[in-house]
Amino acid sequence: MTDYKHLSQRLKLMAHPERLRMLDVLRRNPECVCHLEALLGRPQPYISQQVRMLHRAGVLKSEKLGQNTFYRVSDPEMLAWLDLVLGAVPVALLGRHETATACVCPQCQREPVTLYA
Amino acid sequence: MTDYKHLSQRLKLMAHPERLRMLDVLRRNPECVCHLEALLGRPQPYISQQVRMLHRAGVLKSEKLGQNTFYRVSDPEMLAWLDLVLGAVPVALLGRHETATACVCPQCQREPVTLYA
DNA sequence: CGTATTTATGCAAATTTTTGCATGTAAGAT
DNA sequence: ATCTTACATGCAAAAATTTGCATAAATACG
Repeated sequence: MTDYKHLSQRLKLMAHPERLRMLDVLRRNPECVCHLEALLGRPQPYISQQVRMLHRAGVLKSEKLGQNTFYRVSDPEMLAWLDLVLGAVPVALLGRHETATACVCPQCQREPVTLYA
Repeated sequence: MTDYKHLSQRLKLMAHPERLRMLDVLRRNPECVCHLEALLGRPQPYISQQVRMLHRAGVLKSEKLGQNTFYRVSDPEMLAWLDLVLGAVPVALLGRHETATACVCPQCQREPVTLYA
């Protein structure tokens, strides 16, 4: 018995242009909210809300580093869906569990941080 | 450059419990509207509307047989997505391009029809 | 032709989602 | 302790989607 309602709820998380873009970023590297703010060009509360939806649904996991909270896609099912829909991430670019990208947002101009070393 | 807006629009078609259920039926066998009405337990105009959305988006193709219109999932991308999300259809059950199921709805009590022979 | 059967369409009400923004909070820096 | 910095939360307005239903259109059939 397939649970269509449950599946559709999870699919809806992905079926949103900004969240899809966010997931595409977060499946590559863990990023903090201010990065996402800069990368997606949206105000911080907006980013936090979308992140929260995904986090509460178990799609994202968070890791606090200094004053920043880094999020990444942790759900294997969602990762598989993203691979099919967006194309698999080239191994060379797969920074998951490795390092966060350098800080590109105007707020925090500092060095790249190593995560999950 | 990934077209997130376009992808999310297509994903939304699937991210709806009734449409997902409908797609799960129509990826196996072509079915007419009155079958779907019986299988999903929803009024005919409701079914027709959802079918129309999917048809206009190029996800379904239609084939008229007698007084019935049979719909099936024709879009390869959508079929691949459905395989991942719902699990692949066992080869034994893969009636696509083969035959329609016997008529199970109260309205039309008649024989199974061969399609795409 | 007239009638029945099957499917399509139009439209408004109801519901859900999205978005913007004001404000709250926690933790580190000075 | 106070002040930033980074992020979270609450809530209501706006927008999009869903749903129900009345009715229309199309086609087969007698």
